[in-house]
Amino acid sequence: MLVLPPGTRATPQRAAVLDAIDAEAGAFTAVAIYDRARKSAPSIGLATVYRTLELLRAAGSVRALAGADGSVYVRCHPGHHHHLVCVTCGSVEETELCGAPAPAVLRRRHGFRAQSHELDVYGVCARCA
Amino acid sequence: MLVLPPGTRATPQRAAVLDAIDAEAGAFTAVAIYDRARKSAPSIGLATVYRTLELLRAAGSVRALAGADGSVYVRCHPGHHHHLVCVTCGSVEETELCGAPAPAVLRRRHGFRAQSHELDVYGVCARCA
DNA sequence: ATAACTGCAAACGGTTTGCAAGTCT
DNA sequence: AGACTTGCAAACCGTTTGCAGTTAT
Repeated sequence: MLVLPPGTRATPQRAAVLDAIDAEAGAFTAVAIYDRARKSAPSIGLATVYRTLELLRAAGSVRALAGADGSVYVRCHPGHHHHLVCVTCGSVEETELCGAPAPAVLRRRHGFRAQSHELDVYGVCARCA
Repeated sequence: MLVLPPGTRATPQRAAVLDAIDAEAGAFTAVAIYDRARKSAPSIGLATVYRTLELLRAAGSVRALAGADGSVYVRCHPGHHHHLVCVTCGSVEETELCGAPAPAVLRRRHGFRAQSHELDVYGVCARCA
């Protein structure tokens, strides 16, 4: 169950967006959320969907999928994780598996002070295989 | 030195784009290449820059940076590697270090058949630190 | 000769913004 | 009451495309 960040107001439109995201299986687009949210909030505008997505993104509940053209979003559960993107059905799974280069190694080898990283794996999910 | 993929024609405009990319330190935008290329090919159009970038991208010589909004490109040298993106100066370094989850583990743990992955590390480069 | 390539300008898709009206607290 | 939120429409930005003319091979 997705919730709004603290300090923001509860409105029917935002509730509709949260419900729509909850109803999505894996990756989704802003327009898909818009279409779904319109069923419970018929007058909602696309701009409100984007504004709510930005709210959730800032709170870490949602992320724009790296590698895509920026138009695909995924729900993010708390904690460090990466995404397994199915190239067949488009579903997205989270995995806690992560083997990104250790900061210490990057530091020694490249003098680079790592702060964060993004990792997405593309392949075929269990259901599609 | 960047080269055109085989089967494509050599034109002054494309040469200008290749030179412009060679002259870039790290990450760059299409417009940055456009501006630089115009010095040697003043009549070049932005569309030609995009068409040449697409040519190079298909050949694996260039990649759109994951995580960015799709408007930032980096040169890619052959072979498997990832990018170290400096959040201070925007420079991009390649590293052969890679610890993405092993396909066998993903298969066992998630039933997911991994094909490829993208990994970008964000932090502060040696020069900026 | 002819297929590939170019510049231009218009179209595109996703996203953001200004604003006046409406609504949560 | 007052700040926050909304819908609308227009603006925006990076990118792509159709087309008529040009050029590399």
